[in-house]
Amino acid sequence: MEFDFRRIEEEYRKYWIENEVYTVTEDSTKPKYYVLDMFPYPSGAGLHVGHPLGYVASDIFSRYKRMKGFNVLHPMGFDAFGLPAEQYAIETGTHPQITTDKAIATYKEQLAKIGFSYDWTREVKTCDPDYYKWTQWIFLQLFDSWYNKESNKAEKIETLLARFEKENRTVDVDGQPKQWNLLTEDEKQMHLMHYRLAFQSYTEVNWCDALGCVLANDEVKDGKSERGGFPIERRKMKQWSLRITAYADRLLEGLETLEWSESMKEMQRNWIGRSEGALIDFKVKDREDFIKVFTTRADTIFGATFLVLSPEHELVEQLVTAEQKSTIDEYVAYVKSRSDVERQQEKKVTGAFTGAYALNPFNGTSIPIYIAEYVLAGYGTGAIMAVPADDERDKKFAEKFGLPVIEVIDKSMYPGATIEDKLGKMINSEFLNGMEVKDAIAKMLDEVESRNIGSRKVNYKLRDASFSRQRYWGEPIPVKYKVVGEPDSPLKGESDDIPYALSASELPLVLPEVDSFKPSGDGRSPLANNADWVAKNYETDTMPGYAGSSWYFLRYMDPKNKEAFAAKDKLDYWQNVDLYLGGNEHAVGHLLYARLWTKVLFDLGYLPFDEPFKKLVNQGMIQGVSNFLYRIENENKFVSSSIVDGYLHDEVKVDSIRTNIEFVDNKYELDVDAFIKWRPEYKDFDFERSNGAFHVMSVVEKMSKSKYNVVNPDDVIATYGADCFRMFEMFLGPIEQSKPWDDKGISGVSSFLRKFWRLFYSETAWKVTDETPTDKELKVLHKTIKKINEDVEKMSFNTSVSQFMITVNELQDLKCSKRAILEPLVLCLAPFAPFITEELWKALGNKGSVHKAAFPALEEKYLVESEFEYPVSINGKTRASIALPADISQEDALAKVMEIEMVQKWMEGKPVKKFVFVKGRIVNIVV
RNA sequence: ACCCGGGUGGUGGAACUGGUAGACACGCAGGACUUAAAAUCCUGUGACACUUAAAUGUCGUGCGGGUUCGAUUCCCGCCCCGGGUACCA
Repeated sequence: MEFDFRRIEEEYRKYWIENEVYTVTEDSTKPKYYVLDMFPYPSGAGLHVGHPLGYVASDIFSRYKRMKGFNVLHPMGFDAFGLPAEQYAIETGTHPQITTDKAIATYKEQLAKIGFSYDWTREVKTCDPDYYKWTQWIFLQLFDSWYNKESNKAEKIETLLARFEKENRTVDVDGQPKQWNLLTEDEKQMHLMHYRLAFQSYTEVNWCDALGCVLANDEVKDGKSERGGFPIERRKMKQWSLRITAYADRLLEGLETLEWSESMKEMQRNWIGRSEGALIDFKVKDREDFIKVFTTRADTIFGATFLVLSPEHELVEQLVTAEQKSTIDEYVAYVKSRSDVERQQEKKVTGAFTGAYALNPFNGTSIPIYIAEYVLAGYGTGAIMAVPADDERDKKFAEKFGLPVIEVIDKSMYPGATIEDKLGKMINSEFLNGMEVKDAIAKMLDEVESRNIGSRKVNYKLRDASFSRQRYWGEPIPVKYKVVGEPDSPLKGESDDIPYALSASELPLVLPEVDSFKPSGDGRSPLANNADWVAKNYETDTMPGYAGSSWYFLRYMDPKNKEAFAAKDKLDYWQNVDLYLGGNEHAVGHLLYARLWTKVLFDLGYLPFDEPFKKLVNQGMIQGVSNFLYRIENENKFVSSSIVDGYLHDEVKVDSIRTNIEFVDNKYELDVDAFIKWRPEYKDFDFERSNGAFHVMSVVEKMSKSKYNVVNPDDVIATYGADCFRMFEMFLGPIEQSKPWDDKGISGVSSFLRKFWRLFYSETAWKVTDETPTDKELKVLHKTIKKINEDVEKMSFNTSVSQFMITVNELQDLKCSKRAILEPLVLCLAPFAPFITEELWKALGNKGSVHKAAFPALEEKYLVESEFEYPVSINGKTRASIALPADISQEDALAKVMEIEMVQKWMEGKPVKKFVFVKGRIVNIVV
């Protein structure tokens, strides 16, 4: 009987749905396991073979865990708000909802074909009002909370209000001190904004004129928008932000508890960028001003020979002396003329002297004050004390401007230590002399504080996260403005309204219809085009893309709940995600925000855990293989790649023209007619072939529609079947590695599946027998069970597939078609190839789905070897081998080994100097 | 520049805690079956040397050193590739 995967796949897809095989409910008798894929943004292009790589891996793992007795939550949904659908809407007028629904339908159809075990009854879509009602609700919690540094957690804003009232605290209102109880309601609200976790403020944002939108820092690359590469300018706008900086330390500490790759943790650590140091005040000579600098190396202060301020520093204008004024103005103008890209690319040493001097707070030395663009306004205090002896950039600056260098650290006892290493003994540093750097730093921090010239300070690179988008296709921010119209409100700008949260009962605040999806143009979102919306004084900004994805893993636990984002008992049962699979491009965006939201909800008592994803695995990318034709430049001629070398000389220039990979077979031969049909402009070209064939050359690059190198899983499945597709994706290599899609190897997996099938069926009939298996056959089976167990646990799926191939080859050699061997094998293979195993499981006479059966138990007794074939080495080189009993003693082994003819030959009559015997491994004789 | 990965046959890749390097698969070559093709099956396949053959030897996991009876694995120095971050005081 033929292995008819088309019939089988169709039958069991239906069977699984009708019998709700993958529907999961809370079951307190079983341990839970939560396996999650990063949900996709459903793009109009559909899935290519790279997308399901992680999904296949997590599906195998989920199925395996289920068979091991776990109650597995394995859901899927869609990150459905976002820019591409909106861009498309702007261009075509099609409502993003329509585009999105269509794309989701395509995705679901494609996913179904691959045979995933998702519980689709738990599907979530972030653009669904029943879902984003709770995204909005969580926003209200953020708005209604502050971070209490004493308890080190978020608390309800009422606790802060109660404090202010009780203490009648004096607060700053427009630069004037004022007692809390004398403040107006509006002033109180304005002040609370400085504490709320979701807050509004005037911030410099990355304004992108082309997108009509503000972008988050991580959406900006090299001064251009990540999407589209449009220019970005800095602009002050009233924006919603999340106070993620309050959580910097906890986000950092939490990493220690997680099973994430070191590189992933490192990226988050770098992003948070914690550095411990001190703020130190330098008095300006002959003036009352102080310059505050941030330094991590207070110990080197005696080597500080100048200060450097950022050109934007507020004191620059006041400090500059009359004779230096023109120099400074010129330099500031120069810096302004340089784009961010230029500043990053060419790191020229530039700067200018202000003419002013500052006094070293420890010894009163007078040191010059410079400005330079290498000091950033946005980090620390925008001012540094420069120690050219112990900092590379300061050193270069000192060299260029002829400034003195005072050595303060003797590194002579640390050969090889670089200038960056915090190693050495202090010199020329008064009371620090002779101390180790580490001790000197600690001592100095104490001194700075006790002498009252500064304070300890922890600095972070992490900035608060912008939460406003001037976009249509996102969650409306559930806030209403009360028009107060006070002329001197602390929030100055085009509007002086005060935002008030909607009550939870008013949610969801449903995204209204608009006439145009274009931004209003004045910096507000398309919602400003809806008169009704504006009349109700609703916020016109919407939430950013990461809002819905920051908590979706919680909604899967209880997706239809109308009373809460998820019921407490369900949260208690499922807890956090045990295994999270996704691409590493979300290292600092999504993963950091999801951790933040989890911690806030935990602090407020809504969650029983404060880290969302215990274990994280990043699947690699599957790249595409693009194909190109060689074209002789300025001639209407293409040359087959196999003979192009003949043209590669100086007089002839060869160009490459991209072709769609559809027209190329797996021997890199181009279907010229199909190519010409696709690109008629080349129909009159000459195609120079070799031996009648026209070959193309190939390049590995990102798989993308625009590169015409996309392989659609639907096509692969139509040709080879879903089981084959799944196993081939795994067979390609380790899950975390990036690799090009190359379907040359797929025939190996395909023939494996047919070989497996033929253990059960001859050409005409069922051939499985009830004979008792031999020890040899049982050993093959249990060896397989053991290997699959080990491999799946460490997610080494490529080696699992190899093992299945080995097993089938061995059983074929043994001509084994015994039920006692094949039935457990079907179970082992079920997580990998869910269709064929379901069919064979039924054919073996079993009721119910194979995917609800238990994974076969390993019986070690079948694996015990009575003998081992030892390799015998002389002086470390393998020269012979000998079979010895497993329990042989070293002495007996030596005696046996010495009998071997080859051993005698290689020893050349020399005496045994040492005999190494590693049980079950190797024998080595040293002569 | 720094941080994290990685470098193994013609190709994708395998190798437990230091213990027979190259599993498994592709490709290639030869053979069987077939009118033929597909499918299937069998044999060989790291390089070099030697040999009629069986066999055998030398080299070989990016490069150079080291530790060890023994190194793809551990240590030191260097080269290259991929990813991330970047004038962060």
